Amino acid sequence: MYIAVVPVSKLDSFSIDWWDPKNVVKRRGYQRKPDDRRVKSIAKYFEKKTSLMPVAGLVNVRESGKLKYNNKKKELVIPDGVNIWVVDMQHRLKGLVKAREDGLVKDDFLFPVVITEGMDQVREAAQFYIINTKSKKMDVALTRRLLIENDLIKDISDAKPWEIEAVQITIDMNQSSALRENPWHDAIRRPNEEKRNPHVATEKSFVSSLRQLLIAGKYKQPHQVAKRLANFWSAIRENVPEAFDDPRRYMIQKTSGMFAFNFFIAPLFFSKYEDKEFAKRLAGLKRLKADFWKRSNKRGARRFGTGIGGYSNLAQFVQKHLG
DNA sequence: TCGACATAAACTTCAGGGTT
DNA sequence: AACCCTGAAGTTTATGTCGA
Repeated sequence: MYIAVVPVSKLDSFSIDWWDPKNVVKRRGYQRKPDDRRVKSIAKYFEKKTSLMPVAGLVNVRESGKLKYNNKKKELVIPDGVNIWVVDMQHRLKGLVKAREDGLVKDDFLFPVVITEGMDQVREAAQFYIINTKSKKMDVALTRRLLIENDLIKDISDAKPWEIEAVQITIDMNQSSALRENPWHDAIRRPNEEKRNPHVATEKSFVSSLRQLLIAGKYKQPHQVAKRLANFWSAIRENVPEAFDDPRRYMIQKTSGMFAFNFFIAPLFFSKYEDKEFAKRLAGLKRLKADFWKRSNKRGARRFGTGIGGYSNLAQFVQKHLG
């Protein structure tokens, strides 16, 4: 097994063992046809001059004994006519080749590869299978947060604009000393943070519960929104204080309540009412009583189930009671 | 192509029973 | 009683599907 860097200009000649459904007679490949959109987006990634592609691809030379290492030149020589099969990196490879065609990277741009020798097609396919089933998406919430805090968010290609604000609002709710009286203060577990007793929600879910509120792009100042949201939740607590005393036993600070209020009710309240009206407008919660929110009460908030549909129904039910 | 919703998978909490 | 184990039930997150 070798590890090497290959200049883009040489990548063209690598072979990919495609699956061709029309040609069942010929020996069948195991790779899907590349997804053009992915190829394009990888090529586009190189529009930024600082872009790197540091994760090695995997290729295999099926014949044994063809590879020669030239110690003097420090080069691995693969003779003409020997196929280099791409096992895992076809999209990155195609993307990089396209980037070169588009003039985004120079010919000597280096791409790291791991080269194995002597695996036959089936073992190669098995390797492909392992790579693509065993790997799991990692949770990148921590990284995202670090970048947002340092204003590097523009570097993240897939971050939605509202998420940036949502994270800032969540941080305020959780940590700002000015908002320390709101029910979520110190109750949100930050990414990678050790779980502590006061934690009743994660940053991840709190952030996504703010989507509806922020998606229209109406509210531009995260600190302002955080302040209103803190007032909103304090007003909720004024009306059903028991449900907040022991948050683990009630649904109001669990995903159900969090989504019902943040996702569905807050957007309405924010556009219709002033902060100081919140408590009055939420007075209907008194009628529902804390018991409605008890986890152990199957007839209460629980009956609406989970998932965004359930939370929506719960929110509608609550709103009816608000009158 | 996107959001809404459903479902699956992953993870957490709880309850009951046995053991020390 | 305190502890531990285990399976079940409940909660949250990830993924898939469908229709607008």
